Amino acid sequence: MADSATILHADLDAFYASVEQLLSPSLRGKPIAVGGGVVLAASYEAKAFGVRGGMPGRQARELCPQLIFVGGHFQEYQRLGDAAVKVIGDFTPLVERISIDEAFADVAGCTHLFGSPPEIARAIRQRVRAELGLPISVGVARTKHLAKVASQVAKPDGLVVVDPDTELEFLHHLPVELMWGVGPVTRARLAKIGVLTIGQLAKLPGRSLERLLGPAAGKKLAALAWNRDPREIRSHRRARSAGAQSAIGRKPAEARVIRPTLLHLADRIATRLRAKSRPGRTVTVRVRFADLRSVTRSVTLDAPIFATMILTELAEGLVRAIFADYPDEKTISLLAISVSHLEEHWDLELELPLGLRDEARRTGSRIGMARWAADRAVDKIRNRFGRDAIGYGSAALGLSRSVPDEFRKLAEKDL
DNA sequence: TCTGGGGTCCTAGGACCC
DNA sequence: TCTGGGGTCCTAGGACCC
Repeated sequence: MADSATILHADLDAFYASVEQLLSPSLRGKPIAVGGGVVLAASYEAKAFGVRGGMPGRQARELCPQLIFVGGHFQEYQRLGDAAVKVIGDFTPLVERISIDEAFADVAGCTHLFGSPPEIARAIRQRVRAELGLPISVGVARTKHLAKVASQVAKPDGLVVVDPDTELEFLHHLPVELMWGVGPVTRARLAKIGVLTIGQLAKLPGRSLERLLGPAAGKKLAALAWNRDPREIRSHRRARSAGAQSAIGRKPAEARVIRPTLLHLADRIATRLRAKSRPGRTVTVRVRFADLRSVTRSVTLDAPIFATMILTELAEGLVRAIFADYPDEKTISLLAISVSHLEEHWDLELELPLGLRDEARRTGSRIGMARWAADRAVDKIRNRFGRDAIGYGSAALGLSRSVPDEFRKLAEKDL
């Protein structure tokens, strides 16, 4: 085997719950859940009862009556997640962060300084434990996919090194759902034809796999099953879209509900887009009805936008289009907005976004300009005095939120 | 009182262009 | 028996990831 195993995948165990147990020693060893109405994260002790993230709080309590709910320390999550990734960064600059609690790294270029990849993995685990007090699992392998599978196998608080000579022996006896890209639907489709392990999937003829799952997914899974994974560590990936959504229980599909919610969502998104000078051309809205079916509508503009009111009005128009197509739907349970086709960068100081100029031309007024100026003023005040100092906060709009905005921020990708 | 929130990628059909 | 064909963009829906 020409290549050696130099890819690491590091994954903090039950991250939010572990942080809570770190901050409150009395919670250690106990089943806890971060959240309330909905479980945002569960400790291993709670997972043993079947408690999972995203689960309604009531259902979690039924599964585990002694479950302890704790409010989240969201700033601590951000700080400790950043600190753990920084520990990895002390070994190599080739780090690809996947989320707040998970990252890949390639240590091929730093073994002369810090030892073999398994030694580096042990050092990372030891430092995260000693300096931050958190358990972290690490997988070491020749490819990203295998390193990721290895870290899953290593959990909780473990290290698994996959020798390049025994890759397929390691991989092929594992269940298919450990593969990247196999979720509940694919797992069920494979189970229907008797495929339960990655080895069974690997031996399936490529054609039947593609017929079952589509050409792209079929080819991808076949390659992964033989550990032919070409993906490289990419330390700087730009976001391709930015969005926000809000589950609102069951509410009548009326303007008094829809408009303030869309305004709040548009404000959150547009503020982020302006902060990074990345206006976008495509606006998509999603409406979920009471029975959880959901519908999307989108529009692609000639020029990119990031003004809060323009985004709000486009979103309102798209929602109206949905209800024109579904006149019998009277109750909604979720509204979402997403902006994609983002510009790489728009230099605000040199050029106004075209959307504003077009808008000004189209309406024969300077309303676009005025809106942009208003947005910038609001952004500045918020930068100085905080987000709630001015504007269309959810509190000001009288919205009920199932999830705090601080928690939402943790999932936001850098634009 | 059934089901959070922020993302990525793929597919299929249609419009449009050359 | 019928049909040109390839490329690109847009839209709607869906699977999946953390």
